[in-house]
Amino acid sequence: MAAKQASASVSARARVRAELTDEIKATARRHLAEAGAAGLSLRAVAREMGMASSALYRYFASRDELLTALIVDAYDTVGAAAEEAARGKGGTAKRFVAVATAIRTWAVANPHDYALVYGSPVPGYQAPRDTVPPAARVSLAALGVVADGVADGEVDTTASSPTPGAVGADFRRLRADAGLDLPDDVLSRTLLAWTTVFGTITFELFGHLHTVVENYDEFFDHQIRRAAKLIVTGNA
Amino acid sequence: MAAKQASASVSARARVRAELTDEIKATARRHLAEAGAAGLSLRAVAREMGMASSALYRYFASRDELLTALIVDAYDTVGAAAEEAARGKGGTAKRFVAVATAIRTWAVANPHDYALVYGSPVPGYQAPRDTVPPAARVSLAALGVVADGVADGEVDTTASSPTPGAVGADFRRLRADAGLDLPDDVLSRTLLAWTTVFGTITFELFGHLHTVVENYDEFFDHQIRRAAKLIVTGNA
DNA sequence: TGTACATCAGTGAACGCGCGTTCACTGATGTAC
DNA sequence: TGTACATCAGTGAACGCGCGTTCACTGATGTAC
Repeated sequence: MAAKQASASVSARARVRAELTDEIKATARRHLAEAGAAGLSLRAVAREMGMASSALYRYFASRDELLTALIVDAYDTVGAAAEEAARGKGGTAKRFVAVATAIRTWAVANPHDYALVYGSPVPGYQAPRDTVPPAARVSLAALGVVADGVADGEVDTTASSPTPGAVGADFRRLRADAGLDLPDDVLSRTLLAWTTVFGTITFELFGHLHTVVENYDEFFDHQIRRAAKLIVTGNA
Repeated sequence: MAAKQASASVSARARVRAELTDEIKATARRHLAEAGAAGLSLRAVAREMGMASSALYRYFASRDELLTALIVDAYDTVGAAAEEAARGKGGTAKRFVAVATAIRTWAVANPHDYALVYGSPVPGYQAPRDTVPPAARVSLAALGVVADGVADGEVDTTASSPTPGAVGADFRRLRADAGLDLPDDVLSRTLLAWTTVFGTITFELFGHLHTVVENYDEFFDHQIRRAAKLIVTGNA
């Protein structure tokens, strides 16, 4: 019983700690929206939470560590959304479009998280290794969809243009790292589509389509459908 | 003679003023690299130039005005590079690749200028109207190349997929604004390629290809050639 | 050409503000016997 | 079960620093007659 009580109180304290940690991150995320990553201020977060700024150091060893936590959370959130979309039914193109749409939906709903991870690097901040696996999730979800299409024989694997040697070497390493069997030409097409996904979202969120596009949903959908078709058939 | 002397001295003073203005901008650009746009500090710039911080107010009315000048310069520099590349000889694909390569060359040489204009928006900064025309130059250079290819009959104008109504409306407005006759399908393909250009450069400069690509020059060239082919023929 | 005046560039002090991080501390909560 | 002790969360003052912007001022340069 003593042990049970003890562990119950430990987890009570741990639960409060976890809750406060989440609240700090939530508050910090809100501040990100107003001041950007460079302007994220521990003191401002503490002020809003009604506690001394020094108290935050019980939760995060430094400003950069808080920033890292926000980055990891952002990658994990969009990664989970992409993975779930990838699990959907349908052919390669449909599933790729679903992944891309899930990314954009997240980005539009959380533009500051998107800017945090896919925008300009934060000056003076060096991302630690912990951010690498969460960052990879979203890409692996998309590559997995295409790899399924290749395994099914749905994706055209005939090469329309030869892959230069240096690029081929990079692609070989990527195949090995991801553990996926994607021919050079398919990989090249996938990366073409992939950079279109992020290029289009970035253009939309960072204001480069202000004078051009009005209906962003339809525009994105149209463009990404073509990109997906390009992956599968080699033409858009 | 009096008039001549007067105007000579006016321009002497004006010349010094222009030189100092340039030096302030150059110093600020260097600071951008270390602190980012959000961290750009008038006091730091003044300190490095060995003058009182208040003196900068003779040249720029505020920090934001200095930032605007840097943004306009960045857009004008990359815009001029793109325009020059567009003037080169060759077919549509070759000229499009030249434009894209000119943009990347500028971006790699000036990553902080690239981040300033194509990265995350600066929090609290609202770009004034003056930035719009310089910003448009680079896109118009690329669209011009494609429009030439359409006029020549080199670019395939058959539509492979119907353009949804809302997207068609956006495209009509874009055609009118740019004064270029580009069919919907060609415009869609061009924007696909265009977002790939910036998506690929952004991925490279912001570190999203760290674990993937080693030879960035060849990778970019290969991908952009395919994107250019896509514009011209409809398949990559 | 010489002189009185106006314009302009640059100074330095000041206002009011914000920041990250450290440290000795208090008081509450949890642990071990 | 009760008590002595250890751990932990949170405080508030302090260090040393930086920022944008304003303002009254000095002295040099340019203008007009």
